[in-house]
Amino acid sequence: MSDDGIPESSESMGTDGIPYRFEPTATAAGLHAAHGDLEAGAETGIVVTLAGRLMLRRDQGKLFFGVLQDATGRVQLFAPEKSTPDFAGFTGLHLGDWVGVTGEVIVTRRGELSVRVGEWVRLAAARRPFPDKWHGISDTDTRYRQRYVDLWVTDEAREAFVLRSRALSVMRRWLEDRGFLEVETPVFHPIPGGALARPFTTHHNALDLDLYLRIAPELYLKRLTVGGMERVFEVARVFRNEGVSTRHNPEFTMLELYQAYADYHDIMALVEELVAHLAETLLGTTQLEYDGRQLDLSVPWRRATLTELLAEHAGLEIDLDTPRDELVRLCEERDIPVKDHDGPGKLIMELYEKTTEPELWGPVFVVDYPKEVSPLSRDHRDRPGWVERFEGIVAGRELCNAFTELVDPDDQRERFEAQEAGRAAGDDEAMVVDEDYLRALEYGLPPTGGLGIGIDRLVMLLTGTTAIRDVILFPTLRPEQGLGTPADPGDGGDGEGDADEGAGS
RNA sequence: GCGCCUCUAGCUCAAUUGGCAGAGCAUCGGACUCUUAAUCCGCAGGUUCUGGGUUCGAGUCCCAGGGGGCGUACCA
Repeated sequence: MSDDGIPESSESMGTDGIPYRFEPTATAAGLHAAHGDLEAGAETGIVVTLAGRLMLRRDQGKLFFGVLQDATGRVQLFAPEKSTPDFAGFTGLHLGDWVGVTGEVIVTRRGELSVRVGEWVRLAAARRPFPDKWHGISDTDTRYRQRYVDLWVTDEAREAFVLRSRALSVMRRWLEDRGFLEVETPVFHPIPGGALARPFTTHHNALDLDLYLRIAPELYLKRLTVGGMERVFEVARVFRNEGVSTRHNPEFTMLELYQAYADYHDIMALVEELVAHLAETLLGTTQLEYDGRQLDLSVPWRRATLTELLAEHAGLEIDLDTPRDELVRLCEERDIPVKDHDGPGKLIMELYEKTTEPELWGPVFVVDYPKEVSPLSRDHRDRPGWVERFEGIVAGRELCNAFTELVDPDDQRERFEAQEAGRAAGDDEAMVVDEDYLRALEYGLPPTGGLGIGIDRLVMLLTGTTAIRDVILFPTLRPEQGLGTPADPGDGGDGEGDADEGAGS
């Protein structure tokens, strides 16, 4: 390997003409940053090595212009016949081919920053033609299925995923700076818990055990708080067996965190500071425009109780002591179906979700929820029948759900049993009793504040996208027709054949 | 799940009331020493999503199925 990155030894060149490694010394964005102010016709004497895909080609006969795109952006390649090795081979490159180039940084007579091709090597052939160089891919389905193409031809897509990565990085740093420890808890749950949702099921052959993919990491994280990890968080992929939409993917990412000795007021402060910090760091401002509307994320966010908002937006002056008949009447007036076992708390929630939640834009913390619909939250210190729970509504969407955690094992058992009763009555999203979690609580959970933030929705906010599939690299889709499907992976024997060669090294 | 819309060349899109399936880009061949989605000439490229039906004749109309989008429901 020579200094300029072009392999010169046959040892490192494959028989197919493709080298085994390559070493770029510069990037497209780096060149523009370093040399963007040069005048037309400039020659720098600086030799750099770039790698990327050839995304545009302009063949002038004895002079060839190409546009090389790498992970950072695009830069022009300038290739005169008389100075370019194997000029015919170079001009024969296809759109989409990967190529490594070494040459001097220059500016053309027309003022375009370029690399004059000195040495070059093809790093991969694009056997399939790339999409229209101007229109790209318009079919969203193709974009999601062939993200490896989409990332090259749709700038906004690539930018959104770069921002997503940076957002997670900034978030982790911010939490670690505050003493939070990142942990990993099981994805396989023998008992689904921590949220109200339908789980996916799977099966472990050797243990002959039915398992659920987690719908939330909550109960495991609180076990860790019992275990003395005072501040923990997990960036958790969770799975819910529900429909897909512009706001829902069956697997999505939640940030959950638990802070010992904190209550939900502390968590509210944490959320608004974290989100404002992310916007400030990644976008340089807390004043966003989303879906054509303004959004001010600056601290502090408004705090209003659910009952206050019901009065404000729907004119409904109701509370848990409002006669049930009255609540039922209000629901029926609004075409909300009422079940026999629905208590006043459930009915108030239904009225809120129907009349008030769609009106909210935020950011606003909706504070204090009925105990009846909150099986893991601690009783409100002042309001009987209510719990210390809040949701953050931002850009009209639920961004987070948080509460002062329920710490009393006896109370928790009663809540679980109430959920079981609901399950018996036909609610297949209701929780089941988790005896081990109760045992953990019996060892003592200190006062704790907990939080779950939908990361995908947060990233949508930061990237200004309105479809969750635009922030998930490979969203859940039906398998493509006509590509062939693998043999049924289930029931594949007992695995003792040891035929797998994956996860090597 | 339900409702509405949609599917034509590798990509982006045309095709009159039902009347010979087309263009640009990409590919292939040719011209061109400062292009910027380069330009120009030429070749090739099709199960019009699938299967039925109506018709002398279907990309177009009807029925069923499939893929996708949007809305709605469940939900974060």
